Amino acid sequence: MSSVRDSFIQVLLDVPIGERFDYRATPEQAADLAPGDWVVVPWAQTRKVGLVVALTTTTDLAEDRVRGILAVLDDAPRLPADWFGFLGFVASYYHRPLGEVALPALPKLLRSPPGAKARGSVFSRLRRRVLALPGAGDAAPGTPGAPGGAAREPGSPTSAGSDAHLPGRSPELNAAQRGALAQILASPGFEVHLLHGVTGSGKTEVYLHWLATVLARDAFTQVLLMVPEIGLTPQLTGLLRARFADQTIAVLHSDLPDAERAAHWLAAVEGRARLIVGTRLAVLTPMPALAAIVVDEEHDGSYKQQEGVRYSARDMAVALASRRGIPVVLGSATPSLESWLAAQRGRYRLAPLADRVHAGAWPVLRRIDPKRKAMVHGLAPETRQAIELALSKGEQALVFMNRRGFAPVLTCEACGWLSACENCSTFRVLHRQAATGGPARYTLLCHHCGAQERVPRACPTCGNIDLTPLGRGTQRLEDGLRELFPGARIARLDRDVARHRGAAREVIDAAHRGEVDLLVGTQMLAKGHDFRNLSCVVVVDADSGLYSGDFRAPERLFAVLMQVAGRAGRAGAASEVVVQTRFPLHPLFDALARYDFASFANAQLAERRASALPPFVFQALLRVEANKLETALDFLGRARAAGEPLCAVGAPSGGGPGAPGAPGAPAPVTLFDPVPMPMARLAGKERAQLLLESASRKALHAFLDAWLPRIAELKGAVRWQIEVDPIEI
DNA sequence: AGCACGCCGACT
DNA sequence: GTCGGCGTGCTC
Repeated sequence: MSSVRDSFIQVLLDVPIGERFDYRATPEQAADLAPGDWVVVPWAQTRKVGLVVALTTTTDLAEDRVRGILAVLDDAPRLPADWFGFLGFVASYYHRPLGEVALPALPKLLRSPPGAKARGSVFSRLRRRVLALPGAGDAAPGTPGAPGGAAREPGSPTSAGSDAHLPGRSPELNAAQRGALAQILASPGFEVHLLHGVTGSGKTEVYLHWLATVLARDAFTQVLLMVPEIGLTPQLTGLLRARFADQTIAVLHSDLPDAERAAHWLAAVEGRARLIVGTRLAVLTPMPALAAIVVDEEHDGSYKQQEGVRYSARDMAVALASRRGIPVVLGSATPSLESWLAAQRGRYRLAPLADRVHAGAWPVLRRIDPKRKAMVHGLAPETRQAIELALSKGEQALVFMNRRGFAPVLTCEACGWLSACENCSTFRVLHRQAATGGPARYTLLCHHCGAQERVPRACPTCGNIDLTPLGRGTQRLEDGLRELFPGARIARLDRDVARHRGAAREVIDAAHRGEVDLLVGTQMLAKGHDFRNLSCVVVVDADSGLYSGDFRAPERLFAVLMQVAGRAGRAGAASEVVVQTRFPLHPLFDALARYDFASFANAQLAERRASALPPFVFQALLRVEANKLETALDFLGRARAAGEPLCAVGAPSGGGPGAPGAPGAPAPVTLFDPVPMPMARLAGKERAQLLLESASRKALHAFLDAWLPRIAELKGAVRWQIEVDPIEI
């Protein structure tokens, strides 16, 4: 095909087609190039940054279709072969082209082709940057950041936001913590430790001691600390800054300004940063001297990427540790059932931390079955009394509701009109705009596609002027609380509040200073803040997690209830958690009342096993998006037909979840019927999906390997993608 | 995924 | 008579 003297390079690009793309290199270019180098290449009408994975002297392409590279980014770090090895695993596990995994793992700033003026100097400028750590005193989460130059010396002493544990030298460990640490330190190589301990049991201390020990071994070793979100836990960065004052710390998360993120990333890649702390994307960063990984709150849903390559950063952290032959610690008060089962089977090692270190007893759990007519503003009489009691003692209360906005839907009682979203199969939520001065303004907002409209003056179908908000969100709840407790200082925290820069921190800090009596809000309030004077936590509506169509809903409910309960009683005084539920006898609450995760988890696992659900089976989802639902379903139908002959031993596809494979057949794969997605219409597109299942992970992946190329051959005006290990179905 | 090319409705 | 809708096809 080509003569011997030609030089070609194989390049990874961020495109959803093909694996590698061949380009021509001049002999001079080729002499200096090696796998791991960065190049700029022409792509159709445009230019892209690509990564070199191989140099060859031949190409399968017709010579006249091979184009030359435009530039070599010779100042860029040459990415190591074992990083490509790991990303190759990620790509094959999620059945995506390597380039589609590798390029999004680079910071955006470095992924876009450099303009003519900036050529070559980008990397050296980034290398000179001082790495700033977000933390107490800095701008709020999501803020485009302190001005680039105002970087703070790593390790400079600044007071952390919370006074709960003053950063500084490490406190002594108790017996349980020492036992856990000893277990982790005894790992000679790869091993997964599941550090199970309730809020306040001192997991963080175990992590920090371990990471400090590993870092002390030599001057090169790197360690990775993964957290669900950095924005809301400035205490953590403050603590790290104080504890690892003599180490360079890289912080990696998507809210950082582009240049800052690139500078931190580069420090991690080049080994200058020893401690890397980051969100899920950190696991895809090349870290040449990595020796230890911690995944904090390993059950947290934000470790799952929900667009592009839908990877689980927790699972990939385990895979990375395995490839590197290093230990990994997964920590949680409420581990995922996947991890819990692995620990029970001995694949992971459990390291239990039994007691709360700082605080006294757990809050007492009360279950209130709300009788409709006694409810005022969504609160039962007992609930109102509980709040009143806390306030009268000068203590704080927290009211938790998982629905933001004023009311979930607006309706016309005359004709039954509902505020449906025109792009999505859902309702637009009535929101009150933050009133600055004038009268409150209301809008209808779709929580799925973001579309927003003014509230119609009259019903669009019948002209009735009287439109009624139906149900209750945090804004309306806040109104109700102000009416019920006129003397209390009330603050709300949810995504709408947090959107304004600094606002979330302000609420949290005010609560810490004791300037708030009553906090209202969503999940956001559950994460990591210790309010020392908090003695009453109210969960307004727990029922959506009990009997939802999603088999993982109880698992999530238990985790969030455990977490909110952990907010109360940390000062050691008597406290209570009030849960309003129409199912007070549900066994989930029995386990919760004892704060007994193990018995909850074991009961859940028994149910999952009985109904053949994960983690006892492995799943994948084929998702299709089209302009018409019919088109999407038709495509799935043809995909399924193409897959049926590939299933092991004529496993009868279709049927319900119980549909068994042929008896004795080796690990068949079951293909279910194509169905519209729960949110069938989203942002103007119709979506449908097809579930695949197998008791064998290996069989599932082998099937996908054979099946996906056939799907690619199918015609149809659709967009499709496969998702491995989906968490929402 | 972008992005261009290519045939059919409502506007200056 | 044009602007522009998105179906279809291509990118080393």
